[in-house]
Amino acid sequence: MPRRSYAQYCAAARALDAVGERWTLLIVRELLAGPRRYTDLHADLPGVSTDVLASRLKELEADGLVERRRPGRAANTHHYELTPRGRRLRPVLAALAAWGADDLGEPRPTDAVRSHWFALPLLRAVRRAAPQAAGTAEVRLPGGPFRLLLDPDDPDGPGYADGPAEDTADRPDAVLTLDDATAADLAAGRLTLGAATARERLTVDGTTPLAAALRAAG
Amino acid sequence: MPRRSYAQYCAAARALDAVGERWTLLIVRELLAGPRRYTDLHADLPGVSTDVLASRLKELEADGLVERRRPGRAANTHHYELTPRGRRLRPVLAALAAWGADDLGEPRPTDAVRSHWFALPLLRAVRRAAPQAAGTAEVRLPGGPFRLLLDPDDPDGPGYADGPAEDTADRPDAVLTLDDATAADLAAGRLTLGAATARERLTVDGTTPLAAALRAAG
DNA sequence: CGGCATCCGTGACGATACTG
DNA sequence: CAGTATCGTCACGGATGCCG
Repeated sequence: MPRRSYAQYCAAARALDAVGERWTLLIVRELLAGPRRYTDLHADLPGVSTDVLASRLKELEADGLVERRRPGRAANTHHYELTPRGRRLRPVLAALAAWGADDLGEPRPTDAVRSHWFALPLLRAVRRAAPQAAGTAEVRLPGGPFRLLLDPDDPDGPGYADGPAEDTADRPDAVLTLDDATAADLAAGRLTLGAATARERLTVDGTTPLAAALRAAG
Repeated sequence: MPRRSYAQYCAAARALDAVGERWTLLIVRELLAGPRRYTDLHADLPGVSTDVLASRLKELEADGLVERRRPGRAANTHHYELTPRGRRLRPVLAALAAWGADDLGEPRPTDAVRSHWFALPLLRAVRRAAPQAAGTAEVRLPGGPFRLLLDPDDPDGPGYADGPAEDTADRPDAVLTLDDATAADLAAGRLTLGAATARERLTVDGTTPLAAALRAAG
């Protein structure tokens, strides 16, 4: 028996058949930052029950959006990772985040917060302020760092990734340091990159063209 | 008591709090084509139960995404219509439709079909083939016509509307005539606008620059 | 007739406990 | 660590009824 479907010959309805169930797109959001273990997913999706998470991951795997892989040879742990088709959902998450940012407001007392949840909005804020910026920008937030992968020629490319840039081949071209409140203001559009820099709520470090461009951005 | 929320300080999660429930985004899809009565919505959303439709519409109204209005003075019927904020969800539907078109395939025997469900994919196909096209293109499908509102300067503008262009002020600059199978092939990316025209599966009528541009499109 | 509200059976969801 | 098992609750889908 197939999963519950809208049974409509409509591209949007088909997409919702695949990713419209509760929690599914938030799982994709987590995996957009990079491969994750089951326990990590469970920790960064507060409120999801274990059985729902397991069943969503199975559905995503059956639909070819997620792959289960064992990272090392002898490890009995494994990672969940987006397939190319799964990664193509980033524009959907980006559109949702852009719309939702309009009245994001302040965090409510009951709201969970994770640093990488700011990645999509910050990517948008940076692109808006410096449309031609290219390279890797490491974002340092109190809760942990991530990287924005800026490529003006490929707006639907990888976009961002988790963690610091440790690999020498992937050394960041610029480092942005800010706090959660500034990230929230940037995400909600209450602040532009240039204004945040001018008010010293955000610092841009680096000697590359990207760093210069981000410092000069309005 | 508020509705069930993900309780995450994340723009995408907030968006899903508002429009992530079953049927909600499909209701928005219907209203993107223009105002609708309750019964019309129910007819074009096969499978939705009456109480769910009524409750979704109330939620959308409470969230400021939909307005209830009485069209005429003495009519006891009323229309549901998107607010500006509701209309800003079109990029979300467009992203979902673009992703879902990848494996839209052929209609299944159980699939419902409505002409205006092709509007978002056709808008994308036309924009891809003729990025600079501007004006109103009436699309004539066997199930009924609708209009694509092309404005290269405002990709997130109205986009499309229901029905023929009756208003003289809104007379179409071009008329596209095709059948459902051609629309499906265009939506799924199996066919480009130019190829459809070349194979005479689609005709472009009109003497305006827009009509000429659509005929010349690759 | 359009616009719901009510009732009811089923399945999805959420919390907790338990297992390989 | 990575799930499965169990169970109570709630949301959903279908049918029917009410009311202007």
